[in-house]
Amino acid sequence: MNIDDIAKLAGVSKATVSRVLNHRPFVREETREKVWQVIRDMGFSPSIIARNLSLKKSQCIGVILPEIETGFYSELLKSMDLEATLRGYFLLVTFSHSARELGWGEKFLHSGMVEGLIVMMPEVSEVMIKNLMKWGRRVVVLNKKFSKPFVPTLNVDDVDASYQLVSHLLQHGYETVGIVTGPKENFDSQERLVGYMKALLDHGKKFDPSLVEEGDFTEISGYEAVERMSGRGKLPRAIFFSNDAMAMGGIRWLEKKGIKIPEEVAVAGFDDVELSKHLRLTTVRIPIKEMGKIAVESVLGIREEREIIVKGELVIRESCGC
Amino acid sequence: MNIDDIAKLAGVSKATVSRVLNHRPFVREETREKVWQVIRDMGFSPSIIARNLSLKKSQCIGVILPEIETGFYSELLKSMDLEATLRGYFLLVTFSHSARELGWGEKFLHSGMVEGLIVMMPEVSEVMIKNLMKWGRRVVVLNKKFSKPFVPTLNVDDVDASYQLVSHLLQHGYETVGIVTGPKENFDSQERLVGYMKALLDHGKKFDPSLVEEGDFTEISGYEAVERMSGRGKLPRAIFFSNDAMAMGGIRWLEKKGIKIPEEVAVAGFDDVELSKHLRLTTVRIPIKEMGKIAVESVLGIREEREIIVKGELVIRESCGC
DNA sequence: GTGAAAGCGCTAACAC
DNA sequence: GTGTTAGCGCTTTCAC
Repeated sequence: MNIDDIAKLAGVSKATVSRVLNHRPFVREETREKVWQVIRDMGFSPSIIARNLSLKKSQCIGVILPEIETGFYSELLKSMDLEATLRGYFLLVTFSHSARELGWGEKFLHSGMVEGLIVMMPEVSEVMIKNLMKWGRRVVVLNKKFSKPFVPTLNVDDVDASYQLVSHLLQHGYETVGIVTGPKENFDSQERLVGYMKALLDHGKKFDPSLVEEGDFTEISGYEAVERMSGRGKLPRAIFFSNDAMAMGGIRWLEKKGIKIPEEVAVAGFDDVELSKHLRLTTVRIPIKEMGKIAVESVLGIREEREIIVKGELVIRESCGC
Repeated sequence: MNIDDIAKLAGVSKATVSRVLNHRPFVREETREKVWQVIRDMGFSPSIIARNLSLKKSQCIGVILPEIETGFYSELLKSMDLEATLRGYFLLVTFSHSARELGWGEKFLHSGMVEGLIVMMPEVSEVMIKNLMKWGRRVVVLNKKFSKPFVPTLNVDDVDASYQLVSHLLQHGYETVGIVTGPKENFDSQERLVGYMKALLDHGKKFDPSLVEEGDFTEISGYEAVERMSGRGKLPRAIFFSNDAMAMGGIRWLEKKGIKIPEEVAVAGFDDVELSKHLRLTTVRIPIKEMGKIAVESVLGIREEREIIVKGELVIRESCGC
């Protein structure tokens, strides 16, 4: 069953059926109604493939996902899906491994299967991106900073986000603010530490190494970090955990010791995961929904900026007592 | 640049170019070489869209992802990507929300954008699936059991997997084996508990409720569960945690108390996440790679079975002392 | 071996 | 308003 069959059954030409299908004007109301009737009766749905060939588009956006998954990228993918679907686009997804091994660039970009490509691979190199760009399609890179802006990128300002959060704590008047960092070698962790130090500096506090503990982003490590901090003397008046999971571990330890939050120790996290709302945890939210939307808009050429940086958003709840 | 241009440049007809592109026989070797030469020189890549229209296929498999993501589905998606790519297919991905709200069934299935659909939504209903099936494309449902097999499904045998694991511990001679379950209302958790009880029964042990603790699949909950277990008396000789995260929490607690693993308490988990290897944790692996492969084969009609059930795989490491 | 020509199912000028 | 027709870029049958 194709557009010709419908045309015959409705007693019109296929041009008219096409007009009706695409809600174009210049069709008499009664003709339109008759055509719809036949379309409904026949349960007809036009072939997207033929339509795409005719229009020379694919309605597909390619997405390359990183090999290792933290949940962050699933969320991002979800918000991209929402935006893409709203705009009538499909998401063609693959993982970086397949992308590299199996000539994704050639297969997808050059052959016209996708109109643009969103790349989410922290380990991507400038050369790889340039290789992908040579097919003449739009490419957008997420969560990766290059020294020169040769391709549109979209990043989160981690330094600013942790600066906002720690400043908030300091402005509230807390004398001592400790930090539980992620692994030393982790880039995000480093940026969050920088934001913390910058905030201290700007508020006339001096950096106290005894208020810094290293964790590994797991719940347990937050638990143990606070325990160590406490073992070294008095706990700081407020603790900034470099992610929510560690904050949760920290809260468990504090609660177990009967230490009141936020009356005795204020607590803040980073990420705003689902659970944080229930725990009333003050934290910073990465605007994932916004990022997905921006990525899609950017790959579709609706946005033109070279380097897009989104700010984290302070989420103030009871755990910081502010 | 299209197939006609290449044909002209190579001084042949487009039929010949098509034969060369598709590695068909009946082309003189020197003609073939000349055509390839032009294709390479021009950096030509045929339009997949046109090819698909001509062949009446789309080379796309649709995948519906669940709204909530546990990491399991990302892994599954990754293995499906691998298999699909190997078979020359693309994965068109969307999330259940978009799928429902925006008429995915009609848009994707009926319009011919995808040749089949893999559905991963734990909350999917029989009616929804039947609705999707009416477009005449193959549909495969993962991780969902229906009372009647009206659609091909692919599931993990959780009961069997935990049975295997607990049997292994019992066969090793451990007198008492405790369990830390997931949330009571969780279906997977229930199945794992059933496997545990079945193993006890088959090995002539009686079920001791004091050796059962409930967790919530988080690391901390495993930690606390063992603590509670210990508070109630002597710890069992071996503990089966219903997932690896809880096992890790349990291990942290035991190590902190200086209890030797596996000499004093043997430990086993479930899932075989990345970290488990490093911790030398005995566990059960869900064959995600195999599942992804099967799902793709099934949706492409390479497999015909109605109900596919895959078995978990015992991964024996040092933590169980066997 | 190779080429001409007829589709695949749709869109969009252009004519009426 | 509606129909005719020429593509979109490829595959494939059938002559030669």
